[in-house]
Amino acid sequence: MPLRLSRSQAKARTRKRLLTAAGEVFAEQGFAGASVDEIASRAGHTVGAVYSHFTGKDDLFLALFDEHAAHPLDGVGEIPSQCEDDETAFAAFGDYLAGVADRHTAWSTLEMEFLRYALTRPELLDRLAARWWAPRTAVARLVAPRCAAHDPAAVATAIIGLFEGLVTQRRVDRAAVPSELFAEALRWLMAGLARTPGRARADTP
Amino acid sequence: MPLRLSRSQAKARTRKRLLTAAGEVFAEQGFAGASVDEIASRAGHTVGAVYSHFTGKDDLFLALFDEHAAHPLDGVGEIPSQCEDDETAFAAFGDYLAGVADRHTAWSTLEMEFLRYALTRPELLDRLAARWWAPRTAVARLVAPRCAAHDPAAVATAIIGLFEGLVTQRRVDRAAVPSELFAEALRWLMAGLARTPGRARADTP
DNA sequence: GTCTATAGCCGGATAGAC
DNA sequence: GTCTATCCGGCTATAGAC
Repeated sequence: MPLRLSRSQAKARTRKRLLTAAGEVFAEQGFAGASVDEIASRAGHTVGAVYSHFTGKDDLFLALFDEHAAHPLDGVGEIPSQCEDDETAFAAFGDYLAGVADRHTAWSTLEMEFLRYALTRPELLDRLAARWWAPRTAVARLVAPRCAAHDPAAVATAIIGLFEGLVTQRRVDRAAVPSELFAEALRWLMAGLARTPGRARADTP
Repeated sequence: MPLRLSRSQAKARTRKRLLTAAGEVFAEQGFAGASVDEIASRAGHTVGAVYSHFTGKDDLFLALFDEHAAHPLDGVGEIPSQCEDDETAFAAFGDYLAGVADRHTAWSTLEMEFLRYALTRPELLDRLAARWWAPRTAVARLVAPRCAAHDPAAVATAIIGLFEGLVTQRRVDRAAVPSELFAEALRWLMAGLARTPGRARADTP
């Protein structure tokens, strides 16, 4: 491979740097609070570079929206392959949540900003909803064997909600949400599934 | 009581209207996106009124922070008094969460904005953390009898996290989070408490 | 494709009339 | 105490050099 980058490689690299910087600044300052100039300079460029890659601030934000990294819980399906036993698998899952929690902070902040932006643009809400299906599906697949009569998708939604809700509280008060609580709360939820009657189904005799 | 308002009453009324309008606009647009002019006109006034009551935009935001309405879950302690049985009490709690969920949207959005604002001002984070203790305590008191060996405060944290996380997901995708899920997930969590060993305590033989 | 310089606008804050 | 008019700084976006 060449030591010097080709034109298209250099261009792609600049674009990537701009998007990365944009993700940081939008997460820290919000869409309205972020300035194109700060994004550019944090990427090691000037505004001109931004406007050569994107038509404006909105376009940059939308591009970031589209290319935003996947949810940390998307890859959760690979956990149980490492251990056969269900109990240890869920313990591993709980530890995984606790480990991801703090790193997850930036992701969730930016996603909150996407949410605000999308709230006044219904067609974007749909795209956000579509993106949020991936982690739900991954978690649902993981927990399906232990969902008893319950809908795995509903259980996954609850787990993700619990996770995100704990992450938010932890940002405000680390002491109130010790990292062990992620695994502990998950255990409570999973243990309760077996003890609880499933939904009544119309097609069940 | 007089038909005409006294000077101080009129002043207080103006202040209240400004704060209410500020709450709406800050929630919709974020701190940076909100304009003082829009806040004033939505309150039926002009910028002059704002600067006679507050020293600036920041001061207005901080005043709103201090006087922000209590968390909907603060008053949750009054629920069980209406029914003796534990099961029906928690069913009532679940229904309460579902009922509050959609109305809660504006509250949680504004609180998210407080969070962002506070993230770069550590002393504010403490005040936010202090405010979030009230609902935790109220919920902890309610669920304490059913927490088995677990810390009621931790259980309350999990319940509130679950609630907030579901509310957020519901804003993006109502179909993914049907209102029954609030009560259902709560039931899973509570049922799991009894089935799960409590924390090892150093002072327990 | 990227930089520099600048146009043009918007919004926070102030001054003075009432 | 509130309104109107205005100043001023910062920001988006564009034009033109390289």
